[in-house]
Amino acid sequence: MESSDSKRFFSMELLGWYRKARRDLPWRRSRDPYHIWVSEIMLQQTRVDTVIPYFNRFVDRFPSIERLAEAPEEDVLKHWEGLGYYSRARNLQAAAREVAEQYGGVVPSGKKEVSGLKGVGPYTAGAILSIAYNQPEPAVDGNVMRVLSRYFCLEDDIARPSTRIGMEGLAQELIPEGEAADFNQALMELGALICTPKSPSCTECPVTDMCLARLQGRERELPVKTKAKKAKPVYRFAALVEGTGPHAGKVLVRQRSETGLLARMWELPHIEVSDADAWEDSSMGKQRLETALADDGVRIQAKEQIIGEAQHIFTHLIWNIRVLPAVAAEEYVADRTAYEWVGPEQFENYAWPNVFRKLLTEYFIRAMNS
DNA sequence: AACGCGGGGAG
DNA sequence: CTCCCAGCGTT
Repeated sequence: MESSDSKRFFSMELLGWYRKARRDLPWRRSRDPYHIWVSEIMLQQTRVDTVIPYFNRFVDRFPSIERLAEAPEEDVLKHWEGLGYYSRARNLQAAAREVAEQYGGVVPSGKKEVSGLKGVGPYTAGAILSIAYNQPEPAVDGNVMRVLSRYFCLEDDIARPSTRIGMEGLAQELIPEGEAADFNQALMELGALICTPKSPSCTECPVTDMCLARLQGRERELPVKTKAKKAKPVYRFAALVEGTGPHAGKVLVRQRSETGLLARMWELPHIEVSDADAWEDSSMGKQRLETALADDGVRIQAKEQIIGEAQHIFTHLIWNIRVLPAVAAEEYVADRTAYEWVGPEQFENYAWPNVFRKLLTEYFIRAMNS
């Protein structure tokens, strides 16, 4: 069998399958390039089911590029809360401002222009150009690499950038004339619904008859991907500083730095200790917390008692956090803008990483019941 | 090329 | 537990 026949079969069968099997997703209800763009950013490393409610809230609150461009950055971040990879939100708004100023508020349809937008890489550029503008550009993500690896029995390591480059060439060849939008989505839809990572549903697959991996019984061995290394545990103490007087019923929180991990999100003030042994010593935690906050101009008195514990898991890091109670000293000042008092009424106005949302919610509920 | 960056669902 | 998801930016 000629390879070109195999390719034609793949493209035609896949497209036919997609016309019937495509899911009704919010961003498929129009070809509004802005909606396509927002959805593609949200879908980076994030499942469809997770994205749907975020997408609906986001386009409801920011219905146009202009409205997104003019919104307060805090507001954008708030609508991203819980979705992860927060630089996506910051980059999306920066890019929206660029589109508003440079391109008259219209998502550009040129490859160079789209690729130049912040947060838009090779995959997202291809997705926007093909889905919104039906241009024959490949959009190669994890789904596509898995599908192509299996169908063509390709053993290249998909963790390597060079493999993605090669797949882009192949994926572009496969696009039927004038069908870029549906075909690219069909490829990803197959990867998401049928050609899944662990146990592909080959009996329901429209291209199973010519899938080389399937014919060799090797579909579960592909794609080849080198492993990432294990996440490293770190240990931290957080202070739950209860306010008094004008701050009664409130808790002291602070905003994280402009860049890096969880940029600009809010947290309980906390410090990192050297290892698991140090984490067992809450009297040291108390001392370290008081000293560290004093360095920030915040005078507090902590206790050794542990009133909360939580874990936050990142790809590369695991935070283990123990919470110690504290009160602000008489001469508490802290004119640092990073620190604020927050009560249950203001809680939802701040963007929290899940771990601090959990700890604070627990605290406020306990406080309310006592 | 390697690493940092979140959170959640599936097996 | 592990894997991995409609990846990108930085170094």
